Amino acid sequence: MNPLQVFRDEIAKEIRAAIKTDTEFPIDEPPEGLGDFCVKCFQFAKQFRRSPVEISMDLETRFSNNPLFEKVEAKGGYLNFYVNRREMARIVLGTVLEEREKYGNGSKKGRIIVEHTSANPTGPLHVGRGRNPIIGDTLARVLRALGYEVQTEYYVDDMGRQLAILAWAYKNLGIDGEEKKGKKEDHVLVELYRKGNELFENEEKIRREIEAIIRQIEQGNREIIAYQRKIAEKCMKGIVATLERCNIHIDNFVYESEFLLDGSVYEVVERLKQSRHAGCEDGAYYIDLAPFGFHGKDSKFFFTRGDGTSLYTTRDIAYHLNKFSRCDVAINVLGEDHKLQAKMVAISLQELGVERKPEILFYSFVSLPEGKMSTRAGRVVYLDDLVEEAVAKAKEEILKRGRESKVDVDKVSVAVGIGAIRFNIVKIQPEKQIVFRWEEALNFEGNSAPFVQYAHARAASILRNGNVDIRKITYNAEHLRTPEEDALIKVLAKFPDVVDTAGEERKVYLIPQYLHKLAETFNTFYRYVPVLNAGEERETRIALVYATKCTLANGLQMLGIEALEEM
RNA sequence: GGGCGUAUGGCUUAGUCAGGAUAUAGCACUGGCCUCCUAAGCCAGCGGUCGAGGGUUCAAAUCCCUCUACGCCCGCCA
Repeated sequence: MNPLQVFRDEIAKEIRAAIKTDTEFPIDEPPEGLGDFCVKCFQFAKQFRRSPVEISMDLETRFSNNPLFEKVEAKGGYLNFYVNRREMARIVLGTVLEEREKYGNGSKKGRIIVEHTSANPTGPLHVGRGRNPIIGDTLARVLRALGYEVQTEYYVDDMGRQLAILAWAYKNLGIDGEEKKGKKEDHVLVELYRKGNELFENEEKIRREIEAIIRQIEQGNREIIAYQRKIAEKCMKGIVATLERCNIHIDNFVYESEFLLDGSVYEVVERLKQSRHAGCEDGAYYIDLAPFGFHGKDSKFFFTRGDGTSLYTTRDIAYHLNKFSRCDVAINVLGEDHKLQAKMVAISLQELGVERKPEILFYSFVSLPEGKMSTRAGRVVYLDDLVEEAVAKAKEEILKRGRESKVDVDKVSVAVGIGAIRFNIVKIQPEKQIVFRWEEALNFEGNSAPFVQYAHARAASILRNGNVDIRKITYNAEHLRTPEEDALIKVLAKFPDVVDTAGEERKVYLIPQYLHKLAETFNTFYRYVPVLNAGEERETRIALVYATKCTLANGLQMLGIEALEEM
């Protein structure tokens, strides 16, 4: 249940009755100190040809004896609602204590596939595209919390030139036994990939050799495709290990070659040829994009080569048709470099008479102060290295505080390190560009995961010290007397709204933002309001602490960050 | 040349789609708080012509137009 909805429903009901309308109007939150909800009467002024001030004063009288509100006040055309604190507290504590780890969850229906990461299997994941798995996984978690059946999916490109180069290098260059020692598969392979690339660029003979392999792949040579896939899977082992370490689980891996091998790409090709916007140039087929508003260089989308073989985007279309058969909503998390390609997929689907479109969440790259990351140039920060650094830094912080005798150092440092990375990445809107700086990535204060985890640990600590049996928590709203308690109740009440918006509008950054606010509010409460040493308020304050702990834990769960009992 | 995106205090950032009351936080900086449930914390202070210029409106960070800077893309690559 959503506690705020109780109040909003009441406001909406009364106002609709008063102004005799069925139309929806927004119920907002006023600036600090002006109440809990507000309705802007300007919007009604035109319709009734009366001043907003008059309207608001009229409406004010309608709420004069409403038990849900302490005070309803017309002010300069706004109608401000001050909720009844006791009522709010009763509803919030009642709801959270009943729903516990389900507080904030929903009961939405539908199958959603979130495709994310889908990085080329030619080396380790790096921070440049590191937002992809984190945003994707977080969105999947939020949507699951809302009740959807969610599958996460990684589309593995096992047909590209990059992998062909790697596979060639693997077969022909071999691996130095010494170098391999103790290294993850993806890190071993990326060295081969780099060497292969160098040869591909500089040695004519080798380039021709690899290009011949690529042609064979495109023509559907099963033996070679199987080999490519084997190499891709080798690399995927390393990538998956990195993801799992970050609490990111992928449900399905779909290999691009499958759509060539099962013939579905060629069905797509045949159907696209029938489009009235299809054309042919030297045997290569394309869709003319001019009717769709494209000008200049990119006004043709080629979906076959001159020799009739398919292209990456064509196979992506086949993949989407397949995906649509398995879900109601398909969400793809993609780098901003895929915008044009995604548009071409969308147009092609339309040309195929498919009504559906994938929903796309684009993110901008994480770059380094010295520029864009590049695997080939070796100018990268690998996600594995970032994780290692973060965990090491977390450990350092634990030792600095002398907590090593009280906590499981390894467990806590992993939870804090991984959490810090995830939180820092997901808290920023995906379309904003990020410049990677170690000191920011490893910041454990303020708006960060450790801040939230710390608040959770403090709440846990109170319950532990008080020997609280969480199955028998009771409360009495009359015992809430401090402004710190009121503030906490109010923030707790907002959680279901936040989760709903984060999921439905695909704005995952709302969750960390909210958790920071909740943790901060709790910390202030913690500082000024004694719990275990309180008198008759003790039970109710314990309930409030527990409700906060549940909410923090629920939010952290959605971020894939561990809620620690101690740190 | 064309397309898409971004621009808010020294740095990072919310609010922009659905215009409205004092523009949200964090970092940094200054000052204060551990005889009391974990100081990865709390309190106070400092700091903003919301990229520039026009327009619409009773009201613009938010809508419209023009421009600038930065990022990404524009291959019968992936």
